[in-house]
Amino acid sequence: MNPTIKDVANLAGVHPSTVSRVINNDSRISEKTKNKVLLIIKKLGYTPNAIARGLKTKRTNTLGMLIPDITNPFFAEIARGVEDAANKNNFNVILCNTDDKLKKERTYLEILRGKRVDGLILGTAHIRDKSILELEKKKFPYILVSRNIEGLDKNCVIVDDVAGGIIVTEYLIKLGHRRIAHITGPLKTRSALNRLKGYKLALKKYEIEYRDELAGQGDFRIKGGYQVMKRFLKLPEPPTAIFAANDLLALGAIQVIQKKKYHIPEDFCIIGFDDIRLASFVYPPLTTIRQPMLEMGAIAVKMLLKIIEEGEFNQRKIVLKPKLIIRESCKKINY
Amino acid sequence: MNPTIKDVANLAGVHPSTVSRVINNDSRISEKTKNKVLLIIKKLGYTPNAIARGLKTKRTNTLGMLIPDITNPFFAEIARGVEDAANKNNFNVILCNTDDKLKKERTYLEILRGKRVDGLILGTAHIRDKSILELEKKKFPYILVSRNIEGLDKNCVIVDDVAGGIIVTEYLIKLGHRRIAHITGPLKTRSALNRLKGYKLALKKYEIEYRDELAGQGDFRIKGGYQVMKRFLKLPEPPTAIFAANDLLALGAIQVIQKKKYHIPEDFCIIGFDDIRLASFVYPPLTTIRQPMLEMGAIAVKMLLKIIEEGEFNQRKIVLKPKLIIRESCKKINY
DNA sequence: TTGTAGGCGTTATCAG
DNA sequence: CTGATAACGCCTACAA
Repeated sequence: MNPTIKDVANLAGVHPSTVSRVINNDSRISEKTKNKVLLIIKKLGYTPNAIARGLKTKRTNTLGMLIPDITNPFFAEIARGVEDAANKNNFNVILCNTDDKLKKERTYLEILRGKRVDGLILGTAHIRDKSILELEKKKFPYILVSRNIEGLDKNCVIVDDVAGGIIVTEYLIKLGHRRIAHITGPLKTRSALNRLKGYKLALKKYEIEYRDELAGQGDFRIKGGYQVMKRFLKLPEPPTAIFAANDLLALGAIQVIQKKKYHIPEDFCIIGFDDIRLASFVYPPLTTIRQPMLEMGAIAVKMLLKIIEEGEFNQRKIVLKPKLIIRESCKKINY
Repeated sequence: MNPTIKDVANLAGVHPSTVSRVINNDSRISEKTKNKVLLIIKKLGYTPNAIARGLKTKRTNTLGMLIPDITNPFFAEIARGVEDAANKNNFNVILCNTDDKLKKERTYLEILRGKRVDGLILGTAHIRDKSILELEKKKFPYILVSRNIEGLDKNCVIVDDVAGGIIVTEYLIKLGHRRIAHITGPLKTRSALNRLKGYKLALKKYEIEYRDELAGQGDFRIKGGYQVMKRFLKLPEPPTAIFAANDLLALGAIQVIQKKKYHIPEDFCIIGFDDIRLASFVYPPLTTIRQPMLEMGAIAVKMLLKIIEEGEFNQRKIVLKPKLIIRESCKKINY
């Protein structure tokens, strides 16, 4: 059995409330009793019961974090950024993998609400209007990472996906490509939609016709990239370059290409998005758009704590700049 | 303010304890009042306060998980296995990155104890004798994953690292290699020590002398592999094959090798350990030892729950078989 | 089948 | 500077 504040009080010959005060560093308390109590605490190996404390104070110092899948290096980096920042501020984080399934998201939200987490980091896809609106109505602290919602210009930290899409596409165009394909993410996510939007805008700018058969919907995972690329290869006129909406999709595409004995960048050029750590280790090293994942996680927590601790419920929408990292998966094309 | 059990009781015209009973599915309760209460609960959007409940029941239905770094794909997979299994059993998990730092480990342990988690998944390095002994003494439920402790043959799930080391080394020997180097993990970890042990055993079996200059200590991360490999390359007689104690180390080694314009597997053969998902996407696709990470996480949780829910404090030591996955980073050597 | 009462371990408020 | 007391929201004998 764990010792309680009472045990400490008894042994120290003081009242429990006094012990509570030394634990919480109350100023008005004599050095003498303080030391006495501290000694007993150490001797007993006493640790305050955070559950009891939480019941009283209505704070748990824990955050909930919903992401699709911790196994996705993009979210693992974000999670690390989140956890580090939380830890530095005396918070813990509960990890929840939603697989972007609406039902799992809802269940987790319900459980976390029951556990009275102080705030939520949301990196999952479906969470939209309804759930967010509810959080808003209840004034429940939350921040979206790498996700934003149509018509909600606050409480989120993202990179400029449209700009990212433009940068990539424009880069490929300038290398001489005209048949540029795009493997999108799930089109229920805003980031996928925005990268697609950037892609289309760039095409338009250079007066290249957008073609439906050159845009295939993936799932932000290796498998999706594999499947979509397979379809591209079967086209009467396959693309010469592929813009994958994230690095994992790019890896899937690369896998098919190499399986069919084609070469990158000679036969196909390919660009990813995210710059996961392993992007530089695949073959060929992947040209991609860098997102500062660790930083995004840290910023999100900082904003969340502002809400929690200072009640500033409306945080700005933070939009970070994407950056093209040129490696070896693209080359100039010759006609 | 969240509604409480009292609010529900008042509106339903019953006593709080009755509400508590319907929440907890107490058998002896009339369908009628049950439905009445359920209706109000729904109407109010009432969620039981897990904190208050935990204070009373001394159960939190949350686990603590200590790992070095969620950004390491090996641990991300384990974490996913853990979280999935936990979730299926109505548990949540608090994520803690220790960076294998003793101090961080201690602090987390202390915090988690304060938060009264029901059990601990330990995948971090330092945790040894003292901390474990304390957990043992307090009968605090824990399971070690991918870590085991000298002289503690229980409560852990690992792969047979010695066997893994032997398999790798023997494979290289049979390909004709004689100068086989080993990039170890941090030698404070048992898994690193055991893989090294396997390496030495295999050398001995084939009467190849073990040479100190062909074994360098890494850190289980890319950087370590990079640094150690750099040293290997400067040797008067460099190795022809490298056994890296994990895939990340292998990636670091590959990076140096390619930077110096050498080729794999022509100039150097290389083998990793873990089979992280991206091992098949690096160039060349990495031959490695597969560890069933997801499964290990799931097994660990299963064992932990046995301890928590059935009090069977001493779980067996589970040793999984390692498996060599042959890809393209090795070839026969010709003299 | 339902109500009553007490307590889980803290902290906050009021006295002293 | 310290003690007493009540309350946080729920569960669980025990009583009815």
